Amino acid sequence: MEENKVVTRFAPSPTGFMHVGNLRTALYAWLLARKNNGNFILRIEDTDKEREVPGATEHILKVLKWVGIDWDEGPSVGGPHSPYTQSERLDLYKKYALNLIEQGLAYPDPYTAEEVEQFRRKAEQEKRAFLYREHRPEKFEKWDGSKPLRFKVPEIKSYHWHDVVFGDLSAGPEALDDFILIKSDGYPTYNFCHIVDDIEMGITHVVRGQEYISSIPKFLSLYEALKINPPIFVCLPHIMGKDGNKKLGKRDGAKDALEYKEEGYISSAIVNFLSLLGWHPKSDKEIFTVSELINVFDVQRIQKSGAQWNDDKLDWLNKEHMKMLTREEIEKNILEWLPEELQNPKLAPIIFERISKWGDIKEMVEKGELSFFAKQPEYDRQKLIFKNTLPDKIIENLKLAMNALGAIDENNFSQEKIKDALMPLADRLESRGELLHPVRYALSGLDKSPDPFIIASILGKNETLSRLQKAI
RNA sequence: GGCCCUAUCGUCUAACGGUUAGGACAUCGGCUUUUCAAGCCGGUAAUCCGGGUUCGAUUCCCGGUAGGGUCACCA
Repeated sequence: MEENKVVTRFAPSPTGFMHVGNLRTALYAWLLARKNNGNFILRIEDTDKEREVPGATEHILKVLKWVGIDWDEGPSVGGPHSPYTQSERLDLYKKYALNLIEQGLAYPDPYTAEEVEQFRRKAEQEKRAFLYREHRPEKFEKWDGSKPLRFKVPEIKSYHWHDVVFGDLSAGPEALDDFILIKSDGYPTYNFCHIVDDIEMGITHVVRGQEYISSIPKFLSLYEALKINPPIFVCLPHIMGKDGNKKLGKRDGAKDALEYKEEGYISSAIVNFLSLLGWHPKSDKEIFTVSELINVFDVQRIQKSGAQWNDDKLDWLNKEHMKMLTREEIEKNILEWLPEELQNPKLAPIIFERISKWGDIKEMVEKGELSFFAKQPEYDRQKLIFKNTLPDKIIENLKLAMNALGAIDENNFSQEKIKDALMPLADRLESRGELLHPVRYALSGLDKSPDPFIIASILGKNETLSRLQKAI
């Protein structure tokens, strides 16, 4: 491997579905790697066997594939640091643990879980932060694997370090503690094994959420014990929920990333939106394709404060990405979301104007906003009347419209021709609505609908005349 | 409670000591118009508070306030 090559990773736990917060972390790590022609590694951190959810790993891979985040090393592609699933790397962690024991920097926890819990409660009562090391045994027993193995903090001191996003950070000795390296079930803790793996895999930039900032002194003390230089830290601000100022988590309604797929969002729009949630390019440009994003992405411009999720902006961005599709692609997508009886490509333009994501089509269909294209609508005859126009006048206008439309060649019944036929008639009236409204309503049966010209052109000459006749 | 982080329009953000504090979403108004949608044009709207430093602070420092994170045999 070349010197100085950027290597980042995304290291999710298969403990549930992957939500958009996780996805943004993955995205930033990936953008950082791609921007620098580096490597992006996917690593599955499945050391919590209690909380592991079957199928979660597959789900994570599916989300990443959907948005186009590819990995150079990891599950299903392999790589020089194989395997990429932590439960298959237990020997490695043990090797590191033994090394620490030899140095006198790791020891078995002699207390029962209940005893430790008591220490914790006492600290809480005294309104102090709980520190296990205050109860550290004077003499270390030999570790036989039945007890948790703890790290002995080599030196209780303050730490100062640099974070790419948050700048210079520091924490006092209270942040340091004898954390658990290996649990009594034999699996390592995150605090331990992520560091081992990051070292082994040559990770240069660790990108993760800012909730880890308070743990970094612990990591630093472990790096010191291991005599390894820590990587570059890149902590990301939280994504906040839409209603409160709470960190966006599963409990506060953070959605499964795949739900956005099901709702008909375009993956590049999700990527674009997520990229802007806590990061901003130098220019005022906001609409980016994924490859443009790789070009302009810059970790230095990541925000410090948390950003609130905003569905309106996501929808707007999604629409902008939809507009980048070709006419054929748009038509194809729309037809996919349309039921059998509405499979008509001519509907595409009027639908496209009215949606910001494909899933909106489903809503339009459910609300009956399109059903008049499939069958003659039932409607309230009173509503044919435009404002205070007399009913006789309406009938007369409808007849005029019928005559004008009847004169158009059936094979040439286009929107333009229809407009050319009706507009001169409408212009002669006091208000165009006296003619256009009853025509539109006769064709659609809806208070709100597309204009009568396009409706008529889609319905065709025969159906149009028949509906006008019925109205009369 | 200890420790840590953050603070510009409702929201996402620009500004890296000197700007009429800019852009985007949302909102409001106008144009267009037969209704809706789309489109175009325009408006309202922000530097949390108090001290310093400075000729000059959104910007630097200190204090307050508010919000967030963390204090697991979870990651």
